[in-house]
Amino acid sequence: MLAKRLLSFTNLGQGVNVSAVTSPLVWEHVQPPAARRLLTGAVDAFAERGFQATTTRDIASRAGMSPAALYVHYPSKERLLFEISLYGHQAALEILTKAAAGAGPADRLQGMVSAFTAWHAEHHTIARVVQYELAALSPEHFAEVATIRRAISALIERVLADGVADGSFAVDDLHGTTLAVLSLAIDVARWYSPSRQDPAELGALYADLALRMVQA
Amino acid sequence: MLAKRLLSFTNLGQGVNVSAVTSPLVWEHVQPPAARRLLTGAVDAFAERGFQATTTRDIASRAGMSPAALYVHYPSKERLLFEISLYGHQAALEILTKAAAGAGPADRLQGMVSAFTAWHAEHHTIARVVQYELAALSPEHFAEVATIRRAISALIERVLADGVADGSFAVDDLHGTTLAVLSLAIDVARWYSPSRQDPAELGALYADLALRMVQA
DNA sequence: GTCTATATTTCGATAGAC
DNA sequence: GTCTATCGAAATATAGAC
Repeated sequence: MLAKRLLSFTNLGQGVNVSAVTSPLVWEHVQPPAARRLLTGAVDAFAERGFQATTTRDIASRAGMSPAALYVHYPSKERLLFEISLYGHQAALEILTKAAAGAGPADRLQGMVSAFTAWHAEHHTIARVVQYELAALSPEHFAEVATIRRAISALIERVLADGVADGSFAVDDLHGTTLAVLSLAIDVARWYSPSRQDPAELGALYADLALRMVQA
Repeated sequence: MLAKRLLSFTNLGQGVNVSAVTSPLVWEHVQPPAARRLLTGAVDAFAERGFQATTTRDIASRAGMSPAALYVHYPSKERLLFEISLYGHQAALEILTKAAAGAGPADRLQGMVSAFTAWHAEHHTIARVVQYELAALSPEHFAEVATIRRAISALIERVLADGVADGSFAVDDLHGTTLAVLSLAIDVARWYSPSRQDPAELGALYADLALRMVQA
């Protein structure tokens, strides 16, 4: 009954686990190793089944530990979610900020959408937790990641506004178009599976589509 | 801890309930009224908290009944989800099929994207269950809705292919662009709140964006 | 820091009266 | 067809030994 999450719109298999095990390299800053194993196990479990359907026993088991050992490193299941969500949001913002440093609005938008999209594909397990488990955060923890979300949204809206100002973009509804560009990249976390497409290729496709959406 | 679901990318309030109570008119075919009250209660609960976080007590309470009364009308919580998911998929396919009967590819795509997007906004509670609770279905029930999902995907891919064939569209990656157009509309279910935008206006905006994405 | 064992709560689903 | 009462399972988290 606890089937795995959907992998594509038409779905390529409810029972197929295409979620690669989260690379430990991404979480090198988490110490000690036992805490890191729990965290990467939680990422995989949350991405596969969702936060509510994931048990602490499942997370501990993926880390090769007993259920009780989890509480030595994290005070609760929600705290584990928060650590993942916070780091994921910070990483996504950092990727986008770096890509925002381009020449003209078109170049910047191209770089931002391709990087943001590729991140959602490359780190689709983290991205799923980031984008779809916000409601499971405590109000205080949610408020913290919401700040980062506003910064991400503002970066996209800024480049579109700049493009309109210098005449390279033609956008009627600035806020609506910003949301649409974000949507396109975010929804990748819902359907992406590593076997389908290379993250960089997908990023290039989506950057092209975003440019078409806004270009004069 | 059981906070409500995200409403927009930057989120306008984890604790704010913008989910309008599901209109009973949509479920007129469900009889008797007690079964319908349970079903609409389940739609609202699943959309707000997700399937796993929703208790049968919550659903029964929304229908003004005791927990046990639910099982007179539905054999399990999963069956309730399946009824919602099946009807929602059928309704979305029907909307899209009607809109697919246009003149040229451009007109057809415009009509399909605006209708499909507006449906996801207008019925965003049902759409959330349809798009984000697939993994909670039994394998048999999932297979049934997956058939409908493939039909929906095929309708979009068809109009894009027709547009490429007659020269009105310029699309490099047919499958990838189909997925992107679907993504745009589906992600509406994640962030939409009735106070933000009129469904018809949003549909018009997204139809314009989709046309820009594919036009020669 | 990890284990076994368990306290405590809550859930999906059922029994049986009316 | 709805109720009260409850069963049995499973969950989060804790206690205490090592």
